[in-house]
Amino acid sequence: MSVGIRHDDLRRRNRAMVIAAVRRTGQPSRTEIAAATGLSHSTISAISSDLIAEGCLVQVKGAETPSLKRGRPQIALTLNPAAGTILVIGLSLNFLSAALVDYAGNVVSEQRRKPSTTTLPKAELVAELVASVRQLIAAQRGGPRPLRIILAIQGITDAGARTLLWSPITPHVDIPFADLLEREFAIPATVENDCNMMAVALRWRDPERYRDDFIAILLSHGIGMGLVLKGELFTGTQSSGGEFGHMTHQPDGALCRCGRRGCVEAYAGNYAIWRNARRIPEDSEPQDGIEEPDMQALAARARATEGPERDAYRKAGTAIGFGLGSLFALVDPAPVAFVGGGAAAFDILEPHIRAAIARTAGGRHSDAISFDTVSDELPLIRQGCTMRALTFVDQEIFAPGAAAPSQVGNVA
Amino acid sequence: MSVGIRHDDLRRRNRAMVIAAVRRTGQPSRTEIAAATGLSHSTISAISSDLIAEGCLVQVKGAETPSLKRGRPQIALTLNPAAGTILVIGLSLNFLSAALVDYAGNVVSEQRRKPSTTTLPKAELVAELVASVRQLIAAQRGGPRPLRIILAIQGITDAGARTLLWSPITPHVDIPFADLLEREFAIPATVENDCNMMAVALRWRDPERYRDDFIAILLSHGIGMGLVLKGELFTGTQSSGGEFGHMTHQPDGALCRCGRRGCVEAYAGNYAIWRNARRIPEDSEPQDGIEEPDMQALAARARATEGPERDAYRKAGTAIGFGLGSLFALVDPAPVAFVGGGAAAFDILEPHIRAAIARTAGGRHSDAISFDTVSDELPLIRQGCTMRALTFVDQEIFAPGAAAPSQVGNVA
DNA sequence: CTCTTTTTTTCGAGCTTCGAAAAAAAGAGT
DNA sequence: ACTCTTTTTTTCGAAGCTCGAAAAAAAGAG
Repeated sequence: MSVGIRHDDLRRRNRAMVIAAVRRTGQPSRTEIAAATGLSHSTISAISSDLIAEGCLVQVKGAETPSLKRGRPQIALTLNPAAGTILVIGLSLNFLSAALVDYAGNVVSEQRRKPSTTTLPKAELVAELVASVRQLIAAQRGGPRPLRIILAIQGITDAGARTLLWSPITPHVDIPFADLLEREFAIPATVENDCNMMAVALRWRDPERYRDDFIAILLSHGIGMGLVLKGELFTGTQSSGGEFGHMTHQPDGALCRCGRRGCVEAYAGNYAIWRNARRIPEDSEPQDGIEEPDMQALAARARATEGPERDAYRKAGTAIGFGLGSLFALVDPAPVAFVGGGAAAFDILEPHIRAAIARTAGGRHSDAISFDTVSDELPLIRQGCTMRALTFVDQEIFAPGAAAPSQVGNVA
Repeated sequence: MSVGIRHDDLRRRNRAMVIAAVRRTGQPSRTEIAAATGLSHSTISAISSDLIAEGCLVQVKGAETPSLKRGRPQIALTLNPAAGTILVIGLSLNFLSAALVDYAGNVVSEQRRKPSTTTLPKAELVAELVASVRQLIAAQRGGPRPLRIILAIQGITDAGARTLLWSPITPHVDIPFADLLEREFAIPATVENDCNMMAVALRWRDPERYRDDFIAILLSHGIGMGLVLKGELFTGTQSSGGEFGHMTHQPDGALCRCGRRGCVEAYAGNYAIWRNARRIPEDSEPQDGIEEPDMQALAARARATEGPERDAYRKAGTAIGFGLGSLFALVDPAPVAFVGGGAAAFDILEPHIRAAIARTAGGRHSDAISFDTVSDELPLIRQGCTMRALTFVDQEIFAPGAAAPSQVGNVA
């Protein structure tokens, strides 16, 4: 059961609230923080002076604006970049990127590698990650130890964000990345689903549009989803969940990369569009290594003329639309951001998506559903990871309490 | 944004925690409450003596057990039945039940009516409810004013639980029941989806089995669902949500009562099973007024011999299974309770449900999914409503704070 | 009748937040 | 150059809450 609130939790939560307000706003004054949190000026003054003393926040000196208003000028507070660093790793098909990021979210240094994720043995895949991290740590020459490692992977992780349960980029299953990295570096680590991180990033990028309820859908070789409901990232009960691409569109239909039949992805993933456009039978094995230019050529032909390419995009849009319809039956319609290479062909997909949604129960308010596209997913994933890991640091290092399972001591 | 915690919130939340512990446990001692909440004995002592003084709790005098243990005997605390009453209303097809329930959850008096919900004009439907409530209030002859009205209806309500947006039991839409009842009686009211209340009740009835993640599915004329995820009742962002019955099973498939095609309900609702068993075309209008004995006869024939009845149940089970598979792709597998008349035929459905799930992505752990059946939904709905309304009273009357939008003053 | 055990209450200490007042730091006006 | 006004920030005392330790209460055991 949910447990009673003790007195010391109170300060902890309010400290976290203040840090969150600074992270969201950028350079707020104490007065602005008080307004945002609803706490009194005295409380904010006390908490922020503590946080400054601990090195979490710093006062911005150079008031670049000549303060048009009368009265004592506001002192802007901001996150102290030197308060700590984190390691952000992205692992996708045959591509590994790792970055050292400071407490304010700026990239300090970066690493890229191209391991063959599909063929490497499990141990060597892990070794690639470890080597990448080791180089980043070595490069900063005796700087402070990073406070956290975050790894985003295409695939399903467990609910605790510790293990990669299944991924299309490697044949191996149940890789306990978090434990492995923690054992190697003694730094708290988590493994996150890439699409969930896309959703987190959208919220930071455009909080007006993506606030409480929205959907991020990755259109790529496969189909992924990140879902935010009621202001919270939605995850499964045992896994990262939200496997939109593997909802069933056609019972016993086209063969999916997951081995089942009729999944949305088996119609809307790049390999599925390719398969349909080439008139390859729907039950034939999904093909790897379809490059982005191939897909662009396909889209161009679909735009130009009637034919199998256009049919393929129609089937893809229909599958996405029916999938969204079923999703909307459960959670109600919400704004959707289509991310990734497939978003470049969104103009072809959209009418079919909308037509399909209109034929489902979710279509009650189908005209009100807004779509948006973001072409490149990698920066989005990187940003989402960064913000998520920094939020962990905010809570566990600078507002520690019973709920913080951190192995790292307080910085103060 | 989420707002900072003020000092007075602290007592409010801990009071709510104590009341919740008593409501869950029944007759706990102060020591047991301290253990359950994690708060100190001193705090529990202070809070519970306040709550006793306010009339919320009472000490149980007659220690029926002769206390086998040594030491000062524990004093059991329990909810004071006289602390207040609530009104619980259930409205289903051509049937209206209303009950006056005391603060401990005991039914004080009851009312049943049989209005023709499908044909009554909107105003007269509301008038039936009002008359029912009026009689219950009159019957208690000057007793205290009920503290809350809760209404459970088959259909979709808004997220604020104030308006019935759509229901299969009446042609009218957007009936603001909560506002209408509040205007009439000046008692806070809410409108809830019946299946959500079933889920709430299951949690109270069997907290071992139905704790953090589970699904309640109503198999009746239509198909409904109540979903609990991570210990919270899951609702849509704009409506009561969880419209499992209207996820798409077969694009452009059988005609559903909602007017769309291919919904799970269009295969698994009583009318759909009937339609298929009678070999009536799938695109023909859903039929009303199929009685429970008719369905039992159908099930009996399906059990006895191969034929259209057995096919109909196979189609129903398959639709439910694929629906669950898509649901599990989003939220991960969880225990399922099948409720209502259709649960009596669960023995026929189960193999087809399991076979379909195994063909979906949700089937990863399909063997671990436990099913259970509850035949009668009405007591479940009643109990769920009761507990939900009483929980509101706990929070708003006896632990009031900024978050409580109650119009009723403190009882103390 | 006294001793032991367990539960409950009491009491002072230590936090935290809040409101009011004071202090600080600027621009506006003469 | 000086004072007045405005706004932000800090300081300080009051009030409230939870906690731990100790005391009080209420039973059974011997």
